Amino acid sequence: MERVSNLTSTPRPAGDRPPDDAGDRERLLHDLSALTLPLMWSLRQASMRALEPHGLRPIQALVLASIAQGQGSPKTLSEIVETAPPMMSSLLGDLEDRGLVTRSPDPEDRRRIRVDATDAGHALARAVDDAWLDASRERFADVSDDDLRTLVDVYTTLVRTP
Amino acid sequence: MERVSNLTSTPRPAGDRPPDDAGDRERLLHDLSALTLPLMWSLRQASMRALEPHGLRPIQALVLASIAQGQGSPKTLSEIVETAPPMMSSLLGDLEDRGLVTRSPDPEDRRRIRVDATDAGHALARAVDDAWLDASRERFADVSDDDLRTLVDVYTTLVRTP
DNA sequence: TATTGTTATACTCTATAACTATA
DNA sequence: TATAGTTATAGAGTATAACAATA
Repeated sequence: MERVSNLTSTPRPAGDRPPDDAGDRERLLHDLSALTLPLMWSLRQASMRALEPHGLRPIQALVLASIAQGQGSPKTLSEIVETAPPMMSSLLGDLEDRGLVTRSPDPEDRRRIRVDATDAGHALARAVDDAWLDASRERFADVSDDDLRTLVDVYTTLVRTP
Repeated sequence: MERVSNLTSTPRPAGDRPPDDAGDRERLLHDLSALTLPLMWSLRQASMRALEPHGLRPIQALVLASIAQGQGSPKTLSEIVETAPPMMSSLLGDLEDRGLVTRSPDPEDRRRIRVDATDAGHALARAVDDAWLDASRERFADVSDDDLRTLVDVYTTLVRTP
């Protein structure tokens, strides 16, 4: 269970030109950089597999989760997932058609739309959370508690400052 | 520079129902799970931004990198990026049209195709590596060396065993 | 005039099935 | 017959521009 913890040796990441004369940190960044794209892709594939039984794609799951947590308008949501407003409109239309969210005009500023999760939407968001947690449990089975904590700490700063 | 290192406090990840009665590891997994999907998405967006000047999408960059490292046939490549053979065929066609790779039948088994990177392909792969390394340098600016090493160690095991 | 959101359009990506060629 | 790869087709996802409504 502690297999990958606290190694000080340098693992060979992707097999291309190691910068021999670079500093320690620069070497780490190089290795990390080479691993990040494959990791992103494998995470994407894994998430699509985990979400498919629930009929959601990654971006839909992200949007639904944000709505379930109370994040409101289409504009806010499109900024969160870094996508253009028209796509958010179509995403929300899909979620609304499936009875997962509602759209209603904001009384204070009637240009603005309030988006809320329905009971079914909250239930699906929870189900997706559980499914993804199961996948994570399996994925990180060989990672030590200390390393998990480091990942949580680093990720927290990364998603906060994109 | 050591800002996010070795915290033992529990950061609040996404703001949904913390499992108070769960074990320590289970709580870590929950937090990590809640962060992983947003992280994947933000990595995807960042990679698209970094690759766009080079006219590549993430999957194209992954395939080109694999080819530049000597990974050979369409079948192998489609397994690496977890995609169906027809899509790899179309991807390789695009890369070939742009003069980045060549396709030639394998003399030993003429059903099999050898895919190789051209000089331009190798050059572009290097340029992409550099661009992505720059992005990583910025992204991880606030992460300590120790934490970087942990990330490299964990990622290495994760991409090896999907 | 500026902002929020939607509709319209075209383009790209991806998956499935049918087909060709070699073993 | 089984395998490697391509072509064909259809469907889903995404981006850009034009539009409608409110402030």
